[in-house]
Amino acid sequence: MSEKKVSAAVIRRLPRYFRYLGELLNQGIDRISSNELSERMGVTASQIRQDLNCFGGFGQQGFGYQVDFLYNEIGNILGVYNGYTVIIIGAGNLGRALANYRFFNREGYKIIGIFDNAQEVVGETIKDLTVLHVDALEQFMGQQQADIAILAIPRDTVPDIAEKLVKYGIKGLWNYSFAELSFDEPVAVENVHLSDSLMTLSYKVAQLEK
Amino acid sequence: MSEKKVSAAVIRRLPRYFRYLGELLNQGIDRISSNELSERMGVTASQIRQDLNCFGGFGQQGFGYQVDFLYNEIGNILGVYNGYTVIIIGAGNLGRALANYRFFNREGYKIIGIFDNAQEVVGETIKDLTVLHVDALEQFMGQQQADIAILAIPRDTVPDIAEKLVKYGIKGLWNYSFAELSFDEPVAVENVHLSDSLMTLSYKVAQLEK
DNA sequence: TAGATTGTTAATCGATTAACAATC
DNA sequence: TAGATTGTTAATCGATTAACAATC
Repeated sequence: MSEKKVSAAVIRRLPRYFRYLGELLNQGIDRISSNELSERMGVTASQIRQDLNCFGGFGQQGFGYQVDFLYNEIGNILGVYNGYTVIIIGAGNLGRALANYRFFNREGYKIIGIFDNAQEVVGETIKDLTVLHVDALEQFMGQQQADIAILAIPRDTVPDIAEKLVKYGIKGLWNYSFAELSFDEPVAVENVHLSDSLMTLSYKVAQLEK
Repeated sequence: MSEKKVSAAVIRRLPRYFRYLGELLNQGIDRISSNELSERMGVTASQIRQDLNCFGGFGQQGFGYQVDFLYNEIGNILGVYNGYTVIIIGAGNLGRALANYRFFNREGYKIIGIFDNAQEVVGETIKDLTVLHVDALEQFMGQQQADIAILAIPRDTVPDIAEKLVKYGIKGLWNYSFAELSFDEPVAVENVHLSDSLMTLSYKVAQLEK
């Protein structure tokens, strides 16, 4: 295994390549050079070749890259085809929005459960799934293998639930709350701070006005 | 003006400082050294001092930083107190979730309009706001100054609407779609690619299994 | 084969970290 | 004043870009 420890910067660019290649596929383009892709994406061809070669030689000299092949390879690297199962913790507005997020179905992610702690929400049906009480999590996790949990609950409720999920064997946490998470166990965590993104935008807007 | 062109890496860290300082305020801590903050945040004290000094000397030698003062300064830099007005384009699940996102009210952002193109949604009330038809955007923008527009609509509808919004004088676009935006006019754009975040998580999960 | 474009090494650039003089 | 900690310069590290030999 040529595990050279790929930098986070490279990893974060992979989904973008994946998107652009998917787009090319839709357009019926079956072959592309790093140079043409670089023009479309607004990055350097050098960076594209460097990035890809962290994982292997996916191109052919003198020819370029086969779009469908490269698309699939990047999808594999990202684990898009691993059929990861997803549960949503929190059936509020955000949880519902994510439950209906089409990306999950378009790619290989499958939502298999939605949980909430409010009695008036438990029993409701969202996207063919009956909302369960969070207290049912342990039992649920004993019966089904959920790989990823989306944390769409208020900050103060997160640490407790997150710890339980890890205990029950969750592999990844997609955290939409402000809570900072860290565990002794090997768990993948990805934080989505929408407010950070908004404030970054806000900064850019403020800059325009100067 | 000491406009030294602050790097994007620094800008993206500011919201995180802002969050941590807000937390310290809540805890009643009124003074902190770069060293202690670095331990809490898991970054180097050097980086904190370097970052802050891109904007000015906010500390006191031998003493540290006054938490409330620094919090406010960073808020100012980020434009959090500029009272930016926000409109939401798209009253689907995501638009509704964002309409109810408490961060807006907690900080100085004010949602003043929600728009959709579906007749069955227009007229509905979300968060005290009546959903308007997107065709009413021009008139609306003629009467009120909306600073930021949230694009929570399908990709193919984005370019057209975005162009109009820019024409009507929008200053910032918070783009949740896959559409890639670019304009001749000076407009701030911040893209939120939730799917990129999910795939990054997916990659990390896949790594655990090796 | 000649032309094109990759894979990869080397050069550059920028960002992070370390060190320390300034100063509260 | 002495001690502490900043602001800032210098050193290091890593990431990006450029160049080119390998090869399809």
